[in-house]
Amino acid sequence: MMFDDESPFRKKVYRACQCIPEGRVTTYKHLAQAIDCNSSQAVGQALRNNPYAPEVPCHRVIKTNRRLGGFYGQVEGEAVLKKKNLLQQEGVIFDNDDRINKACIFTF
DNA sequence: ATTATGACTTATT
DNA sequence: GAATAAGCCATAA
Repeated sequence: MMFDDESPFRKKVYRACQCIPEGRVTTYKHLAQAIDCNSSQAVGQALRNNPYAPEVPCHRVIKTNRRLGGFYGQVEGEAVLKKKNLLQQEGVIFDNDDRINKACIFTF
């Protein structure tokens, strides 16, 4: 995937995103740090309308508090359930408090 | 150039 | 725990 029409920032976000292995997740913050950006919010902004799903596995990016975060522009509802299902299919473990297990978190 | 808007995070109350 | 405010920074208008 070339991402040629995208801004340099978005290229970095998408490339970093593709480094997350199946069955693991990372956080908006870690991803931001990996691309030398100081705004996890800007990363969320770039993934908000990710044109390359699921080629770019943006469902593997979650919040720092180990909760899910958004999907397809939604912060709650069907889209978020789908995100959870995708992750569970890949083997990501959810704890009893509905947070993602620490062992599943991938760090760059 | 300026303003507004977030799939965020941290600190505070 | 919930709600608020402030900081962050790329985009779109």
